[in-house]
Amino acid sequence: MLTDERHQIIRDRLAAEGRVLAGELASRFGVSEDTVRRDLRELAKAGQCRRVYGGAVAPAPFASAPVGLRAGHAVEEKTRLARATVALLSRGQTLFIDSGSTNAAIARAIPRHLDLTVATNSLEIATALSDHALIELIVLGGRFDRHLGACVGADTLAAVAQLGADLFVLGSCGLDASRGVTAFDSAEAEVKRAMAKNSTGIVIAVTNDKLATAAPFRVARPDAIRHLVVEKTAPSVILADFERQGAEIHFA
Amino acid sequence: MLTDERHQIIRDRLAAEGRVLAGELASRFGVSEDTVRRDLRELAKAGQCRRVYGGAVAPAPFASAPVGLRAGHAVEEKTRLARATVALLSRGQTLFIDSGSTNAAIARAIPRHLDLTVATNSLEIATALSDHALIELIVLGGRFDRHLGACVGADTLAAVAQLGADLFVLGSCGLDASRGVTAFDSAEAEVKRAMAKNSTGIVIAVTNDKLATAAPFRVARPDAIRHLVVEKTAPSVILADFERQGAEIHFA
DNA sequence: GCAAATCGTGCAAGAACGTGCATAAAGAAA
DNA sequence: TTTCTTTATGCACGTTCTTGCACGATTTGC
Repeated sequence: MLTDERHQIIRDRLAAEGRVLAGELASRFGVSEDTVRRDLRELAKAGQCRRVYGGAVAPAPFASAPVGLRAGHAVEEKTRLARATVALLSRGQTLFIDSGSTNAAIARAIPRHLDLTVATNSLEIATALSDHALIELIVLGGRFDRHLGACVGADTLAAVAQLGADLFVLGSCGLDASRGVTAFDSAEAEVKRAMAKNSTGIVIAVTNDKLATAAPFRVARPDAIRHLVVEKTAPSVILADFERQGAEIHFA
Repeated sequence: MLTDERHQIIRDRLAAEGRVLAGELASRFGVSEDTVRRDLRELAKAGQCRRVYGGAVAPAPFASAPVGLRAGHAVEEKTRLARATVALLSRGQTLFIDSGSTNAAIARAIPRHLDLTVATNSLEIATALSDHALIELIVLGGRFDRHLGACVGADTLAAVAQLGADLFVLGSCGLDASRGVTAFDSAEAEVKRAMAKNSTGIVIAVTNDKLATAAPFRVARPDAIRHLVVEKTAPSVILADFERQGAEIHFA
């Protein structure tokens, strides 16, 4: 096994699971733990992981400095949500992923070895997935909205209309058990509605501050949510409302 | 066994498996490991693989290194060409910009105070322009080709067909006074042709190594070029041919 | 505070590497 | 054809890189 292959596998596992164990990697690779430690040290030096006792964890926040607008906020929570969301995906699926910092974290958490078809209108997400050799990437073009960091408008809607997906990873602005999913921007909401319409299921990952809030523009009814990924600290009384309406709750 | 045959087989295996081992190739080809190492060194020099201890791996697509691989080549020249090209632009214009490292340099050279409408199928260029508040940015979506770092295919062609531009900043693979502009990839050439068709003028910026070379797929006739931006050291005999066919020559 | 696990460092063996040189084959020039 | 040049290849040599082991230091859990 080439040194480079080990590094690649370690990077993938870090992205997928957020942490690796030195001993586990050693037996998996069939090399001594010393060699694994050397690998981890090198990756850490390159900023691709953070060394901890017993193994390594994914680099603190995303040092690669993505574009993200609200990205600076609640980075760790979003990373946890992202990992839990990626665990819901299975190979061969087709996904819509729209814009938003939580969705960008999800895209970055998608491991390199997962083969998916992903259609997104977000530049940041498209760039994050552009080097995943197994992912068939569809860019949903149109007028670029620099506030959203994604494309919206008639051209984008037309592109969405031509596709169908198994899952729609919906970046939510507001989430309320009675009003459902809502967005702050009209054009943004249009695109989300189109994606929802052409998807079999909807998965939403939200931080606590989005729960039980609502924005002006309606995107989807609460009973359209199939998977809801939330923090462990999410108020169970709110979650119960969604569960009653058919959502499956997943804790990050 | 011919050297070229070995190179081809190595390329194929890199594409299929992502990596090759020097020893394995040596026994497979029935040559010494020295010869294989020489092969790998040559391929690495041509950017077709990355040399690692024990063998070689497929070249990193385009994201792991910040701004692409070919970008590393002739950076200063491309920056000079980019500045000279941007000087040809005027406010209010609508531009097509397709993919390529020279075009990426041009996009980065566009000043923040210039208000333009830009339509591009390149992720890198779209990202570079995403924070220019005065630029109306249109992303030309479709199937993402990670080799080009841009979208191609039917959806992209349809998006281009809906637009018209004053200028098309054409990223050229080969440029010859008799054969005109040519590209290495069929799908890439299709998109370029569509952009050329829907533009009033074409501007091309090329480094010297592209001059008087040709690739398989025809993109535009030589007399379709309105502005040709070249290095000061470009052979004047070649430039004269283009000038005769109506191109305006600009020196970077 | 103690024991066990984990860590970093130095070291040595072996593998892989690059370079220089000689040989052989292929092609160009005489 | 003959001779010269170019190119490809293999071998020898010294160098560099990787890896596993030994040893002492550090961290962790109890």
